[in-house]
Amino acid sequence: MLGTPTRDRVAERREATRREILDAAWEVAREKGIAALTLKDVADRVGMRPPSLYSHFASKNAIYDAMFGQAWQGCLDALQASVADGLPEEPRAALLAMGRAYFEYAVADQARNQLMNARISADFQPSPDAYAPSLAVWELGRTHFARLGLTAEADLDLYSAVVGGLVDAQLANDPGGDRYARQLDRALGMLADHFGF
Amino acid sequence: MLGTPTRDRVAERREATRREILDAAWEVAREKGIAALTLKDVADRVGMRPPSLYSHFASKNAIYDAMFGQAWQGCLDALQASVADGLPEEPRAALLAMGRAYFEYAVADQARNQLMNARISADFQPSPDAYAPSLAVWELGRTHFARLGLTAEADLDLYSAVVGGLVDAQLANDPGGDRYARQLDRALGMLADHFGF
DNA sequence: GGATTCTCCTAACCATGTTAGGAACTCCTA
DNA sequence: TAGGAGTTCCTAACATGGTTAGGAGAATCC
Repeated sequence: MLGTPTRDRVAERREATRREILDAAWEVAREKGIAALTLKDVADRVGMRPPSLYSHFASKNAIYDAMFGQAWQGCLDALQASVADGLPEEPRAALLAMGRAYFEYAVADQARNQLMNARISADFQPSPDAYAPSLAVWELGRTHFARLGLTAEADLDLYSAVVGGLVDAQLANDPGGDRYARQLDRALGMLADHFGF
Repeated sequence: MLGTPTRDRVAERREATRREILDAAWEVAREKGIAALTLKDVADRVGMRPPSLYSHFASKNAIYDAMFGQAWQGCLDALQASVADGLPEEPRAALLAMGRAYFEYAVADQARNQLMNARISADFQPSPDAYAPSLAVWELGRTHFARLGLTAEADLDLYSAVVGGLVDAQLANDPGGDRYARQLDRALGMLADHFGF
């Protein structure tokens, strides 16, 4: 009558612990910088000893990997939300909206952006799984560009490099400020002009 | 009759050894990445044991610091050379020349660029001495912009962020290739248009 | 020639990522 | 409900890498 249980308690607990570890890792990363993240700090925060983390992640890089995936998934979600919100019909406004959405997400969390875009350590390479949402973000950009009539890869390359440059400059030279954020609309307008919008 | 010696052999030897260590450090950095640089690798290359390096540098970060200074000094030299070469009278050409000179220098050596622009490790902060040539590069840019009639800080901010963005994109996504280098002239032209040249 | 300084060495320490092996707990099943 | 399998945590230990302590030998100077 009762049949097989519908819940897998072990898997649920395992998943919850994984999430707890990742949350702790994000906290540490935000406090001390992504590169200064240490297994001891993470373990302390979840009430474990460092080796115990290995029951849940194969290595420190596996933690980075999961964080990398979360970061880009969050970016994808943010961009899709801003698109769903109501993407402007006008090409120029659409270009501005896309750029602003990415910039805001990227600038909101320095540790996250470093993980997403900088090479944290020589030996960390994101896995295909973790890399997938990053590719999806690129695809989203490509799709939107195509909708604006921009089909050359070069156009998206230029656009992404400009926006990325402003993000990096903002985080590196004026974290928490708006020195480069103030140039964002100008840069996007410049690009829109250049694309003929 | 002979008077005091005109050479300080100790200082000369010391200086030569310092240079030897830095050269070795650059080799290692280029081979394994700046972040993977290890005192053992450097020591091996100069025929020493790691602790002996401490007779010449106060710490690993002091080595990074000296390298940081060299990298920016080299950049300053490269830019000044390209200026001395013959800076175009025409504003548009001048803007292009500056951007190209910086881009070329930055893209030529990934390890060097990471050291110059990325935060290598949480605890490394360049000393004022090592930072000086970096400021000088910025000053050079400011001077040239002023000569073109661009006196607002915002203009240089925008320009540097765009060029820096292309450098980072090139090194991160297509090292050794020219995918983003191909967008450089376009970006610079766009900026020139925007500035009204 | 002897005192001083410089340059390198070995030994050791500490932090951090990681592995080995085992104890305790959870959960399933006979 | 007792046993057994799997899970999750622990302690101990190891390797690597930056760093410090202390000393030996060579270079230099008086």
